[in-house]
Amino acid sequence: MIESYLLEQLVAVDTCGTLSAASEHLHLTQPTVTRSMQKLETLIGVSLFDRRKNRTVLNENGKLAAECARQILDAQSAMVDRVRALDRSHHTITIGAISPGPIMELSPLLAARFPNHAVFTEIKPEDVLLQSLRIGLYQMVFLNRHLEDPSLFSVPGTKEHLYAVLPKGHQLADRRTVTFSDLNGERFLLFSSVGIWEDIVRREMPRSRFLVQSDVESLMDIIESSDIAAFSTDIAMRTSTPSGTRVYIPFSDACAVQSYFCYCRAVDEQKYRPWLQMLGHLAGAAPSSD
Amino acid sequence: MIESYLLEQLVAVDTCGTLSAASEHLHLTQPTVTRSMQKLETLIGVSLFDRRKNRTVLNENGKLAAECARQILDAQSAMVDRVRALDRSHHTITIGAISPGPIMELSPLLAARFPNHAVFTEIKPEDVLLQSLRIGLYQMVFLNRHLEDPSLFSVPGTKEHLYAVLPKGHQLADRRTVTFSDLNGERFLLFSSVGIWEDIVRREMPRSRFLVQSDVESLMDIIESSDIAAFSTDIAMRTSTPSGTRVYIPFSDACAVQSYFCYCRAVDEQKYRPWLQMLGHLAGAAPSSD
DNA sequence: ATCACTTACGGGTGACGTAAAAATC
DNA sequence: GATTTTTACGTCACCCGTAAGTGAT
Repeated sequence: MIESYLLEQLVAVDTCGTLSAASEHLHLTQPTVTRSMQKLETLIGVSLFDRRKNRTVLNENGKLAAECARQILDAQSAMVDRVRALDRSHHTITIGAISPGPIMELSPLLAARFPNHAVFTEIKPEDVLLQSLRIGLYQMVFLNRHLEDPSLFSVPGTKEHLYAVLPKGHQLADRRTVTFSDLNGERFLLFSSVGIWEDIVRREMPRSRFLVQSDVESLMDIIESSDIAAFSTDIAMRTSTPSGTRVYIPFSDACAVQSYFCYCRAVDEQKYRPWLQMLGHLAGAAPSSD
Repeated sequence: MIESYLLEQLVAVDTCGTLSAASEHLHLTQPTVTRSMQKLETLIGVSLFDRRKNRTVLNENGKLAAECARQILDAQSAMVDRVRALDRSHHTITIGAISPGPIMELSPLLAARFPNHAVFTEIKPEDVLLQSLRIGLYQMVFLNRHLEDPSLFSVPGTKEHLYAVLPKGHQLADRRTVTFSDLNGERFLLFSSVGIWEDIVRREMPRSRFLVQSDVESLMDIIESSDIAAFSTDIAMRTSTPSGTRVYIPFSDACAVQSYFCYCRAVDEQKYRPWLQMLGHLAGAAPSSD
C-alpha cells in the first residue's frame, strides 16, 4: 500500500525539479523527501531516479510514476469535493418563485426551523422554473396558478395583494383602494426583482414610466426623499417597516391579488414532506392573520 | 491529505457491510476501523454513516466516497503495475527469429553480458517477425536475407549449416557430405520449433516423412534409442553434446546454408547499439572458429 | 449471551527534524 | 563557499491493539 504523502512528495519533486526545492515547497526538510523517495522506490520495487553525485533526477519510470501520482491526487481531491457537494445538496434547498412574496414569507421560517439547511432562492419566469424543477435544479418552486401534472406535487400557498405606495400629498392619497387605470400614466419606482409583478403593472398601466432600481437600499432612500409613487404588497409590508411619509393603498383590480401554489417533483414528495407541511400551516394561518 | 489506508478501510467497510466484518477482512481490530472512519469523516468534514445504536451503515455520502475510493485505489495499483511494466520493458529484450540457430547462439551471450536483462525469444515466420518488429513487439529479429528498408537497421549475423544425423549403420554413414536428393524418401525425426528449416527440408525432400516432436528431451531419447534419421546444425552441435551412436554429415546443397541478418528499428539503432555491437563481434569471430 | 460499535489507554512503528558528512558547482 | 544529496540519530506523532463500556438482537 502506497500512502498518499509519498505520492504528494513525488509530484512535488517532479514539478520542482530537485528534492530540495520540493522539500521547501512542501514545508519539509530535504532528508524527509530523500527518505520518502527511497521508500517509494522500494515499495514499487523499481528505481525512479537517475542518481548522479550531486543531482537526482526522475528517470522514465519516475516520470510515469509522477504522472500517475498526479492523477491519483487529483482524484482524491475530486473525491472530497464530490462528497462535500453531495452533502451540501442534502442540506440545501433551492427554491424558485415567480415573485419575491412567497420567498420573503417562507425563507425566515425555513431558516428557523431547519437550522442545518441552507436556503437558496431565485426569481425566474414560470417556464424556467418548471424546466429547472424537473431537472432537479430546484427542490420547490412557487407559481401563481394551479397545474395538473402527475409528475409534480403541489400544495396551495398564500395570497399576495399589491399596494400602491403614494406620497401623502398625492391626489389619491385619501382613497381606500385604487385601480390600475386610476394610476395609469403615473411614474413609479420599481424594484428590479419583483418577477410577475413587473409584468402585471407594465401590462395594466401601459402609459406609466417605471424607474427600475436594482438596489433595495437605494430604492428605499429614493422613496423617502422623493414623491415618486412606488409599489408594495401585504407580504412585503409585514417584513419591512412602512414609510412614515407614505400611504399604502391596495389595488382593487383582480390581477392585483396573486394566489401562489408550491410545487415539488412527485418523486420527491416524501422527501420534502416536512417543508410542504410547513407551507400548509402557513397557508392555513395566513387568512386568519390577514 | 487523505492517506490511502483510510480509503482502503472505507472500501472494505462498503464491501463487507459492517465495520467488524471489514476489520476482520483487513486483519485489523474493530476499534481501528471505527477510528479510521471517524477520522475520514473529520477530514472530509461530512458524515459518511448513518449511526444507529447497534449498526453503522454508509449513507449516500459514504456510498459516493467509497466508490471514489475504490477508483483511487485501483488507480494506485495500476500505477504500480504500469511503472513496473515500464521498468521491465527497459530491462527486457524480446527477440524473434525465423529459426532457433541465431537465438541459441546469442541468448547465452546476452544473458552473461547483461545480467539485469531478461531475454525472451520466439520463432515465427518472416512476415510475422517484420510486422511485430515494426510495432515494437520485438526489439530485434533475425531473418535469412537482407532487406533494403530505411525504417530498419540491420547487421549481418552468422551462417548456419544443416547436418543430417544418421545412425552409424546407415548406408550413407561414411559419406563426407550428403544432398537432399540422397536422402529424399528417408524418414526423419523433426523438432517442431525449427522455423525455416522445416520449410526447407519438406520442400527439398518431398518424398520423406517427418515425425515431428515438440519436446526436446523426447526427441533426444528417440534419437538415442532408434535408427531414425534426424537433423542438426553446426550451431546446435556447439551447444549440445553430439550423440555417440550417430554420425553428423553436412548437407552440401546451397539452401542447407543459411546466412542470418539481424534487424532492429532504425529509430532504436542508438538504443540497441551495444546489442548490435555484440552481434558484429559474433559474426566476425564465427568464421575464424569455424 | 452474543454481536456491533464506541471510548479510553498503552505501545511500537515510522515519519519528521536536526546534525553532519560527502560531493559537485 | 554555496548547493544538493545522503546518512545517522533522537523525538514525537499516530496507528494499532487491548480492555472496557453501551446498546441491540
